[in-house]
Amino acid sequence: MADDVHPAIAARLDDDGQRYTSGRRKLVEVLVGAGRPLTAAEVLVEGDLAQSSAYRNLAVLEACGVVHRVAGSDEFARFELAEDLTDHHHHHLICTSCGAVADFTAPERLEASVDALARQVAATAGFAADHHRLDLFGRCAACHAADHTADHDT
Amino acid sequence: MADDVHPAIAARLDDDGQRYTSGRRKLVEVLVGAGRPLTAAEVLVEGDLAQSSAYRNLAVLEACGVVHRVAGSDEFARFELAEDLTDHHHHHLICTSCGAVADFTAPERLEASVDALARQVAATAGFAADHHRLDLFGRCAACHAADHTADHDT
DNA sequence: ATTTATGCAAATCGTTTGCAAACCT
DNA sequence: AGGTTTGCAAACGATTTGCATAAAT
Repeated sequence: MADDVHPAIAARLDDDGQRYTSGRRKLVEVLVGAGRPLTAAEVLVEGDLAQSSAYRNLAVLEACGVVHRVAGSDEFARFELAEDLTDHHHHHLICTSCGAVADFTAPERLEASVDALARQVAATAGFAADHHRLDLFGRCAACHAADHTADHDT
Repeated sequence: MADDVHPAIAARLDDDGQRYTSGRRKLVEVLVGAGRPLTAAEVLVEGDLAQSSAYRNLAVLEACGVVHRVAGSDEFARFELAEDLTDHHHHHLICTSCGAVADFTAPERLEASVDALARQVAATAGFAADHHRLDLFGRCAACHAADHTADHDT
């Protein structure tokens, strides 16, 4: 279902005078396969290309609007396909324990409220908002389970 | 008005077996004075203490819940006083051009919606959310003005 | 043939850490 | 004194970059 992102990506790269090389395609496929934001290290392992190429190509893909950089709670940058290439706008669940980042979709009603807020801020603060970030921080299911296991010692 | 944060901070540090040294007080005062998240570099300049002390004390203050780390769109970590020491919960306007981060407050109604969302996610995804981040990205007033100036050449 | 992408290894830069002197209690 | 904090300089680690080779047009 999400395999025909490639033509769109090729076009987007071409618009920017960039080639859709095999290395870049590999990066994209890793990201498509993951379905969640990946760290550079994760991309490196799964994509098996040189570290420098991974970083360089992620930068190119980001500049062309193919890939989006996600800031989590740890020191690692994470990357995912741009929202307009996949299904839709989404947000992140960020685990403050293990750093994992997962996607989730917010109700349309909430998105509408945030958009209204953006317009209001633009008007009052002279800030031209063009997108937003709405993330939840907490403990993922896995870390939550680990907590309970650890509690047995208490 | 916001100068009596010190007793609360001292107490919070004390609870953690930490001292409220002059260096730490200086950091806090710089952050109070700024009224917006500051990078480590900004704190260093205004607080004039050793780089290592600044980072170390920011880490201590963060661990004690006095200072909160804010991720912007650039590579610099930013720090601000914890929300429960200042007035209230707020969000950030992040300039994608110069990286500046400013505070703003969202309508109560929106916060309520986000909280409801958090509860819903907790229930469906097994994710225990404890706080959220709602930030707007765009161009700040200054960068916006600079754009217009540059447009004169067009 | 010429331009662009790749891989390796070295450099970069924000941040962290080891250690000895200064500080507080 | 006993433990903590400080400042300096060196270390660290994720990311970036220089340069020579390989690939694409």
